[in-house]
Amino acid sequence: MGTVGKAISLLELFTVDEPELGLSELARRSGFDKATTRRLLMSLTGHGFVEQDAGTRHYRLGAGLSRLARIREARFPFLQTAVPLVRDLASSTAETVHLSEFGVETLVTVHVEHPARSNRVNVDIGQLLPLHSTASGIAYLAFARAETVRACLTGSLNAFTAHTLIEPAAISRSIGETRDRGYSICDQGFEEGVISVAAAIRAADGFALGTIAVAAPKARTNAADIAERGLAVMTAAREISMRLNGENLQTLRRQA
Amino acid sequence: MGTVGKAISLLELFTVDEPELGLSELARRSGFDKATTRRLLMSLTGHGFVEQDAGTRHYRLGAGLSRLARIREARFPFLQTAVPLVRDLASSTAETVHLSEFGVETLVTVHVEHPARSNRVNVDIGQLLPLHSTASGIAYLAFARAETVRACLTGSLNAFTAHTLIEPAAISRSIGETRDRGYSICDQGFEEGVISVAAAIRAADGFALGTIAVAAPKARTNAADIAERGLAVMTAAREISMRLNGENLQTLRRQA
DNA sequence: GATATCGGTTCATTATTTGAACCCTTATTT
DNA sequence: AAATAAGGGTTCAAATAATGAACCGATATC
Repeated sequence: MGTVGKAISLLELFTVDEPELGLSELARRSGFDKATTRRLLMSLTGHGFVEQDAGTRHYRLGAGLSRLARIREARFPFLQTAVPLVRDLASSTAETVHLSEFGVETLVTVHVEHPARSNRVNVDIGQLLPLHSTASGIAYLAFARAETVRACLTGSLNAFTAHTLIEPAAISRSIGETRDRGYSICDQGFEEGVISVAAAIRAADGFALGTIAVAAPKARTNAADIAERGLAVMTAAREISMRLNGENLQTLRRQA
Repeated sequence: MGTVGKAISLLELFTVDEPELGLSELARRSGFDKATTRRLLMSLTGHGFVEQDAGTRHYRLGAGLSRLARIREARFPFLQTAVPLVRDLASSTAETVHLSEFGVETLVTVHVEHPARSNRVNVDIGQLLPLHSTASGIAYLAFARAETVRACLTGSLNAFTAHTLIEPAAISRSIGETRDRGYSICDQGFEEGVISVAAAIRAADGFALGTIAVAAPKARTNAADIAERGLAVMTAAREISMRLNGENLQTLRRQA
């Protein structure tokens, strides 16, 4: 791995649950020498990608990242566009709604709304979603480039629960159903006791660029809930896609 | 400069005005060799910090940045907290309101609301604000650590207009007045014909971490407007500070 | 008071980065 | 239609930057 990759992989050690880490901890988790880790951190702090707490000396993600992310948002207003619809969906379903964008080979969670109830599905911002075993992943694959689907199906397919589909044929079938239905259903494929529905948010070329999903405890979810939420995520995804692409439904026809 | 710094400085070439750049352009502006530039870009794309347009082959900032910025926001909800108040202030003043956070040695603009009128002050997201010659900068310095103020006053002080204060004594006086008054006033110190007021947003330790400012064409701004906006930014800044620090006004006392 | 952990630093060794020259393709010019 | 220029991308010997074991001082633990 190049030096740049190492620096970035340091950044990726920070999570919502552990947003501040010490030098030794970072060195341990990254596997880099302490001196190396520190030098990388110094480079990153010098450009505002990392900040150091004056008191604890721990490191955290810095303002420079916010700055660049805002510049990106200004050109490609994914969050700005989608978050209001995520909120609406969260309040109408009273379940966890999460928004993902396709990043490097997988979906990354960029926004989450949790319902104000104790028994709920928790999803963290920044969480990575496997393509083959989540509602979001299947919804994404249903409108992804053929090569992306192939890469996913030929890769190693982890079984996260006893219900996870890991045979390429089964996943393929699920993708096909999703394409016909307009939304995906994932019944405990990623986490025991959780059932989710998701729909793809599509770019002007018709290919998926992200997803919106509703995740709920299976215990309180019946078939009618699923159908209702499925239509709701589909509608929301379509609305987001249209707003992103200048209200033009025509451009959402799949090409190639 | 280390390799990591070079990679980051490539990222910093992207702006709101030019969010997509080609390889040669990036090499030219960064001063790096084309091969070097490309290798850095490949490292960055590999981690989702940069994306390449399949058609034009141009590069743009990637989803990985959004992801990390959101993780940062989850721990330190600066934008989430401040943006609603920025909106309120924008609608009540009908002038440009911008929010900045202190990054590497200077303030970076992280959010802007523009009024729906043609003659207005334009501020871009990502824009860097010099400390000595903007309302935001002075407001920040009024509640910054002594070393930060010293570093600013002993550095090179650019005169952006004929009105820019560049004598350390004059700037010091302006900082003192701001501290007493609660908000700063900058009369064409950064741009001809623009007058701004700003107030510092403060961390739990009492030191400034960012600012909120109103910028307007001087032609339509009188003394009463300034006083009114001054109070408004001050109120907004105080409210943001309190929300960030758990509603606890006491913790905002300056210490050390 | 001995031991462990942490943040941080040093410097000879090692591995990565570098860039001039190159290829290929796509306009633009003559 | 040939020639020229500009863009994206690649190669490999030479130059430079990254590396990590050992070390320091401080703080916390036993």
